[in-house]
Amino acid sequence: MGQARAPRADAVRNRKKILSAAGGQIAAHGPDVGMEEIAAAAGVAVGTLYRHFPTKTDLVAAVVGAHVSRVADDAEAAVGRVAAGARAADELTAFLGRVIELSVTDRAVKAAAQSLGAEPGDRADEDRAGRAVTALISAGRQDGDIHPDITVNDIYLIFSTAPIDQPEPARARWLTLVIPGLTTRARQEGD
Amino acid sequence: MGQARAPRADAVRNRKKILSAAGGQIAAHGPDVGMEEIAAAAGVAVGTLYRHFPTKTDLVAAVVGAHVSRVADDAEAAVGRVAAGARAADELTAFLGRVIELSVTDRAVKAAAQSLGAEPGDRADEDRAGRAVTALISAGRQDGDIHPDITVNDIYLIFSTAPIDQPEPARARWLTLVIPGLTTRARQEGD
DNA sequence: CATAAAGATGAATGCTGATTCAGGATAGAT
DNA sequence: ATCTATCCTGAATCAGCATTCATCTTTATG
Repeated sequence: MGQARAPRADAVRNRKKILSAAGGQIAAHGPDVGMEEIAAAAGVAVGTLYRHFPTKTDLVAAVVGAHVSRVADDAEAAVGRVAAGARAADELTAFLGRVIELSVTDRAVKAAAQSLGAEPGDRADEDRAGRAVTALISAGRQDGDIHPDITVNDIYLIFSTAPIDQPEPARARWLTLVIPGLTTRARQEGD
Repeated sequence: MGQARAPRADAVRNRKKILSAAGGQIAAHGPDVGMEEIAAAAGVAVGTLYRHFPTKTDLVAAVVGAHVSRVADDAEAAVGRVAAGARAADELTAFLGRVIELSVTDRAVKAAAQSLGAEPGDRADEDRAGRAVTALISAGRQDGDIHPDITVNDIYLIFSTAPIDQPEPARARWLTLVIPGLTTRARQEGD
């Protein structure tokens, strides 16, 4: 196969602007924003969107992918902290809280993800996140803090239900209500 | 105000057919089914839908309302059972499970409800359900089974996050993970 | 610079789906 | 049986949106 010609500088620039604008628009108005609006936000014409992403689904997938990548980074950082002595259960809880906030910022990323069904996506990032969370779980289990039968899938399950549409007091409360199911301890009065 | 003329018999009949068909279609294909499809399922022309419900939103709202009414009935039945000696915490848990299944059957009712924002709806049924759940909670608290700071809102919050799109093993698992946050006991090995 | 290839533009197209409304059918009162 | 207020029908209208494409620009190569 012949070496693919290097992309032009402006094309690279535009691709970034589009990705960023799409992220912003989807965050602000949900995955149903029009392509025209995304294009406008990116300071580009619709046609350009299509040059970079053959279809709207592809664009949304790219945005979701970026989000997944960010989550993976966060999870790996948490693992690093545990290696450095932090308590795994605490890191996991904090991670959950952060991911929720991230998802709120990137509002509707969840909806967007769902609107894609089980599309490909950069499987690599998903795996990266999965491995990190698994590490967190087994470390927590070792400490006796995390319920022995909890798996990554449970974490995914819980996450996929986070109330990102709810206003803030609710999201924190939700986390409080959900954590006991993952740990070995019942909720205390002070929670 | 003059007494409103009684509606014609066929109009009453059609309204029922429409409501039922709309429920079925929404359950089967989500709240995005076309009005034409609902009309077809009801054996009626589109125009008729509009005679009964000025807008699609109104129709969906009516369907959601019916669902809420059913949930309220279920909750009241649970309260009755508690009065007859059943353990409140168990009834509450079972109720949660049933509502999830109900929501799965009436699939996308949740999505439909969300697509309405905080629309009016038959406030009466909502209150009815609220009162029943409150009764269940305080009874459970009395028994010392339900965490003292749990409120109806917590129940709503949890519910609004039920993973009704997930296939069955997941829904049951979710319930298992979520219950400990409501009760005073940590999860046991056998859960 | 001159030129070709790559990229950008945005009006036009096509589709989907809600909503309307002029005309035809019915229920039910007299 | 007649009559009219209700109710129904469904083709037509309208609007929103993704996607296309003929045409114009810009980049980068020699």
